[in-house]
Amino acid sequence: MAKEITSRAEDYSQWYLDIVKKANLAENSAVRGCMVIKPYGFALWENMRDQLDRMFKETGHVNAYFPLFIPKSFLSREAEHVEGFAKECAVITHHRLMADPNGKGLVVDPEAKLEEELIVRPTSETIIWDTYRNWINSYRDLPLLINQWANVVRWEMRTRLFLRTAEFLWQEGHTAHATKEEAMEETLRILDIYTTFAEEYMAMPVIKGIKTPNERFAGADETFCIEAMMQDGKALQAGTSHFLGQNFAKAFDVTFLNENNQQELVWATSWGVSTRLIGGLIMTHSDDNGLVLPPKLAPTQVVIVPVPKPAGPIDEASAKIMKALKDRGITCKYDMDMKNRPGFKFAEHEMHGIPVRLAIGQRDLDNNQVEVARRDTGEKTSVPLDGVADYVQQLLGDIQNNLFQKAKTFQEQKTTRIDSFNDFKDLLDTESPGFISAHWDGTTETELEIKEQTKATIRCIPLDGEAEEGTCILTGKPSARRVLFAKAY
RNA sequence: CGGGAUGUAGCGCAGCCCGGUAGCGCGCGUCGUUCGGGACGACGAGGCCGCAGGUUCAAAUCCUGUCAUCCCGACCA
Repeated sequence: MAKEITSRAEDYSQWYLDIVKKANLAENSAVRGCMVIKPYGFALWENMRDQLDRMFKETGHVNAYFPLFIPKSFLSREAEHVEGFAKECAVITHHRLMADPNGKGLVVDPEAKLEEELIVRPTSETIIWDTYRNWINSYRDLPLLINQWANVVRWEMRTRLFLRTAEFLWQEGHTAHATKEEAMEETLRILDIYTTFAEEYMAMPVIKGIKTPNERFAGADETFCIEAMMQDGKALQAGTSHFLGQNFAKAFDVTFLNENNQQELVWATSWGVSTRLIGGLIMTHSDDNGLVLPPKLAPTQVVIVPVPKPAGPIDEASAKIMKALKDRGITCKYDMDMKNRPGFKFAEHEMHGIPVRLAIGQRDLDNNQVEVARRDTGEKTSVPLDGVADYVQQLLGDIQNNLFQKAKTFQEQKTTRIDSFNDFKDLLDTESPGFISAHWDGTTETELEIKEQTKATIRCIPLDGEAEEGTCILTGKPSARRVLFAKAY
């Protein structure tokens, strides 16, 4: 068998790149740091997007669209925010090109310099809050619950397909509330939506937590996150939900008149998940044979491979199965390809992570059955033709659960409680350190010192962590609870 | 922005030292034999050798410049 994918043991990051490429998810483009999301990868993103979109709408949010370009001056309105993003902005300085007077090609027309430069949005808080000022007058205008699906640009130095690209797709929610309590509730409601989505759809277990001040979103009072553990023992921030306090309301002068006819500043949240989730999905479930997709998000849930190739009786039997599957809301593809042999197709569909494969040949027809193979475990069984749709429906559910359970067990195994800094360093020196649950004295100074020495960062202060007296792993100072450290993507 | 490397067919590479017909594997096309775990044979298509100068009768090959990409170090969902 031709090995087309580098094994994880051999080279994990090459394995990741092989999966992205061989599963037809995305490729690098002519533009440095920017990727082309291919139809199969985009179909996956669409499924993720549709589920999230539904969940946002069920909780009262509506979609809108704000401009790609943001006046440079907007960014500087909120002090923390500028500092966070200024270093990675694409800037538009001119609006016209002209023929190069010295030769061939085009040059920027120096006459066409913009009065005020525009930046390509790295996130949209500023333009949105500038707009909200006009939309919000009274407490009756609140809460304002808006989401947008958009692309954003952050000029990253080192990029990796899906995990970190200069341009990426995401959703960003921006809400305005009358009270601090409401805004905080919203922040946590969204964190729960993200958690539900990650665990029930992506089958990717996550830890809900609060970011330390050092890791907080630029401009937020508090950042909540979900953190996932990848197969190589590194953590991935999978989603963030920010309680913005009144910072943007102050910066953009967004006030409302309350029931007592008094002016008050609005309370805000913002939250987002991006195409980075696809990277997380890959690194949670996939194996050395290729992509593994959870049934709830797979663009194609079932593929039928005719053996040896499409032909009358096999086509007929397959058509019946497909009909029965479609009646149950299961997406199914019949492999009509005449060129490749069954063995090749098996490998190919495994590479693409299709959860269930059915194979039908004359041998099966003679026995009135069909071969069913599941992607997650590789197991194959023969099932009577009659009951195959019901069997597959149940199997898809089993696969979804199995993927989650397997990932959950892995995450638990990869979480270590540590109480001495030597053990801490030793574990971080290993190939696959995972999450380390340890005490921290709560200071940024200590956090940075630990990062300096070990490259590990505090991923979050887990929300469900119990209070526990202890002493800081580095300084020995008192600590009230454990936090999660890890090396991160 | 510092250090290292590479640009030759769609992809992966050889050829460069020692200048002289543009080569291999994969992929692609046609035909045939195959087909229950990545098939094989025959024939075929496909290249301003990154770009610009220079040396030479002659440059993928030598020299100069330039551009681009990749890898390693400081930021980040």
